[in-house]
Amino acid sequence: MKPNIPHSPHSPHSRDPRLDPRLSRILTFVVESHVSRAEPVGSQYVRAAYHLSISPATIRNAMRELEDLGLLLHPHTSAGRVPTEAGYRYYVDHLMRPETVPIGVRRILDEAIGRARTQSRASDLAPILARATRQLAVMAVRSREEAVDQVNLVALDGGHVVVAVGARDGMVATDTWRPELFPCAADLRRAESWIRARLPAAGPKALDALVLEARAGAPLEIASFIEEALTRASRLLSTREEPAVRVDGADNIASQPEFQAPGTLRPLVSLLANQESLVRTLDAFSGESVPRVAIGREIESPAIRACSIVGMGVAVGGLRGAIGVMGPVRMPYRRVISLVSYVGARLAGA
Amino acid sequence: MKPNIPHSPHSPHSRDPRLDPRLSRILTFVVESHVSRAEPVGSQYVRAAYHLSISPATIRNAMRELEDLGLLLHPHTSAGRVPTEAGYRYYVDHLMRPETVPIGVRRILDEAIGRARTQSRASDLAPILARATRQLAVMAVRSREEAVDQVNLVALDGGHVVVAVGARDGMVATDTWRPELFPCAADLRRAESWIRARLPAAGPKALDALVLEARAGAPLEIASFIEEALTRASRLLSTREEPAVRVDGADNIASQPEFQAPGTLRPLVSLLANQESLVRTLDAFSGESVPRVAIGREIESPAIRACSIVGMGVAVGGLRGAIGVMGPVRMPYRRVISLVSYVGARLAGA
DNA sequence: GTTGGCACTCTACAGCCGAAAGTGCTAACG
DNA sequence: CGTTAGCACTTTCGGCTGTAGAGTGCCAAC
Repeated sequence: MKPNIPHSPHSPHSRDPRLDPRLSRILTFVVESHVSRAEPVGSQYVRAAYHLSISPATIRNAMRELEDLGLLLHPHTSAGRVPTEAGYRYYVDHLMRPETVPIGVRRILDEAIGRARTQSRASDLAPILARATRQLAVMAVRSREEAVDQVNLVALDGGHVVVAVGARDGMVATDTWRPELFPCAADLRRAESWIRARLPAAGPKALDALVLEARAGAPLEIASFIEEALTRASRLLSTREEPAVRVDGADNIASQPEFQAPGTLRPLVSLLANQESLVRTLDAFSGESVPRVAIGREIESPAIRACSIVGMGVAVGGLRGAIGVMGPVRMPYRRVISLVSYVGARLAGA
Repeated sequence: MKPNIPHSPHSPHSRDPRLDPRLSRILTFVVESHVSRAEPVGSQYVRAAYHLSISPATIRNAMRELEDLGLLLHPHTSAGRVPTEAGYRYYVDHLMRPETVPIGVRRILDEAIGRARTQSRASDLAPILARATRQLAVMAVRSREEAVDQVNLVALDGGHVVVAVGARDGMVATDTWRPELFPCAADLRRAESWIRARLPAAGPKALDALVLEARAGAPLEIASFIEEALTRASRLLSTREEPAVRVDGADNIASQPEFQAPGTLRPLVSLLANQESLVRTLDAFSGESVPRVAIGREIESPAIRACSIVGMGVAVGGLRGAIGVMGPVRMPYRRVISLVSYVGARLAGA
């Protein structure tokens, strides 16, 4: 009976036929009412809340059409309507008008962004963003995976050696260790030269290849030393390096009604404790230069299909990463998107 | 009616009058039954589970005495008994006999500890400990605040400078930056010598004092460079540096029955998201050389009074910190304590 | 100190009822 | 064809009741 339109939840800007203005208005009202009230919205309520001159019955007819299109849902016979994920998707793509960030909030954000910039402590933005959006905010930054520009080996007092890796964009990372056989100054220089001679060809991951080459072809007395140095250099640059991640605002969403039912908080707890998977989820957004919205099941991680994420990539100093705001699917997308967009633009821009 | 003994929950080894053997046995049984079953334990159950030859009525009499002493509690008339926090305290202090870590587990732990040692990645122990105890495990390490042994300044290609700080115990930390005015090789050596000449007197915090001295008394052309180097060196060693913290096993305790009631998980979520407070809580244990148990309200943090923590201080390589295992008050203290003790001893010992 | 017996108390669960909410449908209207 | 009014219908939710089950408290006796 219900002519379900083919909905493709994974393509954000699917080319569904546009709704006519009448249905658009009703869908907008239902979505926004439900976002703020957290309850199914009925025809009477919509009429009263938006001072409509049409009768509840008319609204019901429109709602029914939207339900047939898969954009609204009926929890049960005598409840109001609730947007489906497709409904939110349509709202985000076609109905929602961007919101401008209020000047007061903007000032707070600007100040925090300035501080993050100068101190290279981008992760401090998570709490700010969490407070502004009243959702869960995540900020993950990792070293840029750039072409290697230079490698230095330096001896310190006390038998330690520093390996410093410079990337083409100016970022420098160092690691220190104490080799079993401390190389003499000449050997140290030989090792450095050996590496440098082969470096121009070396892309970021090619350091690993160099390790093998060293094992095979480097002068015997310094081979294992070179190997150790390269392994550490590679680890410094590799993506596998744990990114600095900061999460804040978990209370904000834990107190939402969707997380009151027993058991619904569990996935969130797992996510928070296992920050690796959180970072992996957020990584999917790091390529975006403008906020992308993942609604419910559009999120890869199956653990949190009751949530939505608004995220985008950022770059601060020598670091790259992503910011994301997470909350229940019933999320104030207008506000969140505008805030993420604002912060993201400021972090990416000059 | 009930002659409540004065209970002092904050003094772990309070000198309560010892229980006679009969009551001791019953209390032990009740505690251990309740830990494993997560339900109030009745007289019948105790009798059957431990093959006692005494009758349920006798057990009830003993239970009643324990209740009068404040060690057991009645949820309601027709439920079994549950240990109070004082009851767990007495159990931990006087009744519980230490458990030896099974050889299989010990092997796994030894291997993980070895890896953590050599790679200075102590935080990787948290997942292991979480799996072994089936609770939430936290590991927080921060740089040791040690006497400074040496400071090196090294130029890299590309205008960068490395400052390496060595502590007396062998730990080395480095930082890199790109000074506005890149010093020539001679100036770099002069700066290094200037610092070294004043170092023997420098305690850990005295580096900050040296900064002031540099501003006032160092040769003009290298003063600001020295200042920057010392500031960074000081930051490397300072306790204010954010400790590396790793949490794992949140699922273990989130799935416990005490966290099924709606709302009970909320404090845990806040705690996990706000890791600073977790670290602060754990810090209280970093002075202990042997596991200390904090039961329920004995924990400072009011957010988690439904939990217990077993924690102790550790030292790995150049780092110091604490390990802690957290779970509901109804926790298998025997097993947890033995595991924390084992790992802690291995990390502290040679 | 221990035991058996028995009345007592309290919880948990299932079933039932009425109120409230909001729809679907139908027939009528401009 | 979109809109409207009216009304029957469905379903949830809270409160109430009754019953089964668990485990105790107490008493008298050993």
